[in-house]
Amino acid sequence: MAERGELGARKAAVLRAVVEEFVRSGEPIGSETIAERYSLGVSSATIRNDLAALEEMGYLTHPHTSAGRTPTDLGYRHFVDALPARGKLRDTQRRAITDYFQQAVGDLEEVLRGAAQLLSRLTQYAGLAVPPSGLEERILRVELVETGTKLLVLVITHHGQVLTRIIERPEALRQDAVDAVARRLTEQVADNTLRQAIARAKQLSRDANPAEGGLLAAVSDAVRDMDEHDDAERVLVGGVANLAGELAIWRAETMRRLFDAIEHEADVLRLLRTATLTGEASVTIGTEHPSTEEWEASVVAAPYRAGESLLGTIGVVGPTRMDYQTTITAVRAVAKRLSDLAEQLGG
Amino acid sequence: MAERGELGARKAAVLRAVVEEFVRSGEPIGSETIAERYSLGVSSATIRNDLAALEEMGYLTHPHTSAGRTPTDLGYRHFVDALPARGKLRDTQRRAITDYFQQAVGDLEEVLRGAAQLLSRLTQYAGLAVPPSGLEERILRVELVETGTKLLVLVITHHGQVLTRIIERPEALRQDAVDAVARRLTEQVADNTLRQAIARAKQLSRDANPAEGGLLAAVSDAVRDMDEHDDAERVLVGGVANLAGELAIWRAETMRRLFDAIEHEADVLRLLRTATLTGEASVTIGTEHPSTEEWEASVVAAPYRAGESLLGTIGVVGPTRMDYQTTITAVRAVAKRLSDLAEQLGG
DNA sequence: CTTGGCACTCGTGGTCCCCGAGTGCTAAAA
DNA sequence: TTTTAGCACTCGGGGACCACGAGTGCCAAG
Repeated sequence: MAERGELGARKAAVLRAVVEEFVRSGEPIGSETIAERYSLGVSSATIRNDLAALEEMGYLTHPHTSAGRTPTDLGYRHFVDALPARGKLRDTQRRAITDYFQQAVGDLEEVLRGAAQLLSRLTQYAGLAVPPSGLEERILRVELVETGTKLLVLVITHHGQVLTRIIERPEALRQDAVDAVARRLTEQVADNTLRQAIARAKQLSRDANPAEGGLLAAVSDAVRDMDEHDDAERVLVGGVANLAGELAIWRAETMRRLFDAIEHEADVLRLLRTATLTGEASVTIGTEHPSTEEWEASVVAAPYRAGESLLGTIGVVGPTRMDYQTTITAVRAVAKRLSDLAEQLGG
Repeated sequence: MAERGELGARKAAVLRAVVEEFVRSGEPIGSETIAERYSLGVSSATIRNDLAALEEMGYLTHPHTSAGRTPTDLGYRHFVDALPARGKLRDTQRRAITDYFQQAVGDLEEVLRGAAQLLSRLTQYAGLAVPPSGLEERILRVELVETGTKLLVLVITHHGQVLTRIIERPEALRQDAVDAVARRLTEQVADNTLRQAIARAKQLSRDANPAEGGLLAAVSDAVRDMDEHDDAERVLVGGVANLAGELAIWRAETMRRLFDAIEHEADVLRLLRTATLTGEASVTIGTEHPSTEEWEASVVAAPYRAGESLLGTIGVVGPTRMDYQTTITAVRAVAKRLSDLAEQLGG
């Protein structure tokens, strides 16, 4: 029995043992150790056979002949897939989450930043958060604020995001004229998405008188700019210090790459997106994805949403040798609370 | 001659040589090397004497007997103080700065974040930026925006900062009533600092009718909250990846501490503050400050300002073994451009 | 004060070797 | 067919040893 795919109960138990022990100790695990600590009712010799079989199947490796086994990415994968669907948080963790969301204030971005830090504290890895793509957010209001020789364009969305751009102030217009434009604009684009608003503003600028038309065109440009430097293109990070500790063991170059990726965001984004797409919590392990391969890391991510619409993603980056059970549960829990909050705002 | 403080021309030249070579190579420098590469017109033996003297005076150390010299923090200090006041940027750097500020858009915080990244690119270390303390910023406008079951409080300052809080929406008030409150509030607190605004809002809430009074009290609380979680308590960071590369050589624990400090901000803030206080560019080297001592790093910082008032600080963290000349010049240049920008906004 | 000469120091890197963890295999037992 | 005990074998890690050479400190002469 147990040829492809299905492993048979004991082999599965052995694999789980290797992963658990290795995650705890960081050192290759030998047959002896498993026999002692896990009551599998068989001798170390039997376990040795299983280990050899598991290695054959690609779930484990050997650093060198006379060392114990370590899980491969495939091994982790099997382990993760076999994890019970709903883990339970430790009390302290549960309380930390509740506390945070009870006293969370500030706009969505601030809350997300805090959530990233919360996750890093809960898991001891680095926390990530992707703000909703302003693009698909519905606009609540547009404001034009004069300051010095410039004009501040504020676009406020239903979920409490505030997008800002600075444009030159057209001298031709007096204060009240600018206010009038802002009001008109709000009426026109309220409840549109950013994408729609751009077109709408363009349209308006053609119909208006020259002076106001110029302003409207400028605002429309500013809004398009918000699109391009979309906030969703930014990943909020918390707890990098935790990684630094973990990473100390890793290679310097690996670390550089990882930090680079986190900062330049594009790679990380692509990863977190998968969670947003599926709508479920997702785990990416080491070589499973070209960019995690580069830095030998795993990413656990889950989307948060308001009602039906997926808003963004939060998650955690850590070493492949990660406590997946706890991490997944924590990420799920935080995503849940975020969703609740977003729901309240979006109403 | 040259007993205390003043070193005499050649000793100073030797010290400079050691610092320069060590910064370049990272390896202890011997008398031979200096004699070869710097035309001091004396033999290596003479330089050996100078080195011994400089060590005696505390400017240099010895990793071990048969190794070359490395600068002490005091040595770096002397070197930095002796640096020409105005260095010149390389063309590529100058252009990078000009380019960045030409296409800089978004609110001040976004610009600062970009500036931190710019600095990290220019120097290859990590860039830091402290946003202006909202506390002393003058308020331009207050907005109340309804979203779902909550109310968004926006405070917009003259320099384009947007502070946000979320409060419960009092059911008693209809849309136009909320707008009215916002308008009244703006009239009352415009041009006040945040600090003054808190008191003012409290005052208003006592005089108003019950329903509006409740709202005003809530807003006042929200504003006080902005004070406490003051944005100035946040340090924006860019280019940590660069440090990771540099730091690879350092100890793991050092690194953890450094990242921790950067994230928890308080320490870094205290450092950057000194620059804000003096109004001039400042350099803090290794053990000169309790927190840099911990992580064996140096910080170069300079304030940016609008007219007379100091707004905030930008700077760079790097290893003590840092290219001070270039770094200082770059930080100064960026601070200058930031000041220009802030001036335009603040007008 | 500078210089060449020279003995001395000491960390680095290479080689050798032992130790032990952990394996894989084989042959007997279940 | 699967499990088990026994055992030879492998190989990395760590200690001991050593030779090399960079760089010093000092001295005596210029």
